[in-house]
Amino acid sequence: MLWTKTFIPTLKENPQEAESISHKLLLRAGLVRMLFSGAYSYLPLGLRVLNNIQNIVRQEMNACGASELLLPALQPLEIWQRTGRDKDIGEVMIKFTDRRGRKVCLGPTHEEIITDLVSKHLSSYKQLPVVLYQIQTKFRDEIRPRFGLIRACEFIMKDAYSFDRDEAGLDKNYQAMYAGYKRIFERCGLEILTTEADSGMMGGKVSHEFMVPATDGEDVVLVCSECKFTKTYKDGDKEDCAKCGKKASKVNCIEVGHIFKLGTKYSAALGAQFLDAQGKLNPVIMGCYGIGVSRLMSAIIEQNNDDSGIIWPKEVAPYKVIILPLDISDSKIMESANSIYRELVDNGIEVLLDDRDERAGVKFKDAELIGIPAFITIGAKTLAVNKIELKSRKLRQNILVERVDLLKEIKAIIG
RNA sequence: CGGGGCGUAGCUCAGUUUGGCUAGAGCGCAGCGUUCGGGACGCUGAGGCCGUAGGUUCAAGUCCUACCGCCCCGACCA
Repeated sequence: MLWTKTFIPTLKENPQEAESISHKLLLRAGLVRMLFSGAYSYLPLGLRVLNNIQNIVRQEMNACGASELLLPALQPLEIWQRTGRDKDIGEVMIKFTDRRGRKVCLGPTHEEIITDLVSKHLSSYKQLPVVLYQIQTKFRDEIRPRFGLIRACEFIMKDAYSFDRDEAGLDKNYQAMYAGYKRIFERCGLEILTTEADSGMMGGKVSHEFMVPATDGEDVVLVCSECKFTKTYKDGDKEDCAKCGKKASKVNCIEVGHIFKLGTKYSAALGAQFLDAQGKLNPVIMGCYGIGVSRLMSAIIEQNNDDSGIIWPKEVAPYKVIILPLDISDSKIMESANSIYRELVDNGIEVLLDDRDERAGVKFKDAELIGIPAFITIGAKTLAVNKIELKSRKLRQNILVERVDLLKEIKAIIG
């Protein structure tokens, strides 16, 4: 992609509307723009990151044996009344009346919808287990949207649901998801803490949260100094370890994932039952597994930045390489830039060519701000010695390489 | 919803305390020239319903009232 052909509105200064690090960098690097508090447009660069995150999520969900589907965001309120959750969720649910007078809401989550769907096609234990997931926009009229994408009223979530014939099956799926989640966050370049957590309005008895330690995180996790046991911190809880009683320390975190053993809360309420081998009718046993996909983008930025901007982990980077021709009026420089560009494209490497008529400093600053993992700088200096200058955004190290070795050296940086 | 902060050019801000004549700067943008490996320099220029609506006053960006919007703290959550 050529810089002049896409839309990357970078900002030199921190916008007044942002306070947290990820919010500032999201705006400065031209990844998103706010429409109103809690609703954001994803610009080309931001969407590329989002797509990369979604691809990782898809690969790992598929590896867990889950199948992707897509449920409606538009939902009849009636289905929520059947589980009583219209009351639990209350004002957070965005509700309105359609032209037929039907009460409708925009889905804040999808347990009711998926359970209703599955209940209509479930009759035998032979159909179980089954795990379904989707990546979809959720709508929540949050009391206070915050920190840009971290708490938005419209956000993208991956939600998965497991259906089992017994507790043992649920345990197995739960463990598989737990492991899958760890791989997802690792591939996203994140250090995470996992904690035992309250199930809240989701119901069920067991739940775990996946927390990204970050100074701007709105949650607090207690980490035991001795046994490393972790627990979501709630006001009033003692500040020592629930397991060994030793002193625990507080760590600010962003919650990026939460998995629940739901049991039969939804299947019982919505009649999702099956006949077991003895011919007995049982409610299906469920689990649900969420990841805040758009929130993940913020969390990744929170953990991967420096004074100059974002440092994208390689798998989520919007482009893997940026080529910086320092003088676009110099035909030799542009020839070199274009030939490298073509070679990278031909090798399937996502590359951005900064073909703007800007001074070197501007290009360096923007390249660092938007956080592309590998820079190739092309100027008269390097051309004269017949070498290519390659820089790692993360290590902030320049190396001069032979043109024939370029591809190999780039792969060493971007994996 | 309660508490705090903010709202002036595309962006970041000064000016509001103590009302006064034609509303400013830097960056960005357009043109010309000089530059050209770390956000260059000079000159010229375009760009404002000072968040909105009322009010006070001879006079309001500045004072008063209401409303709107954004940010931060609290209840909520991926």
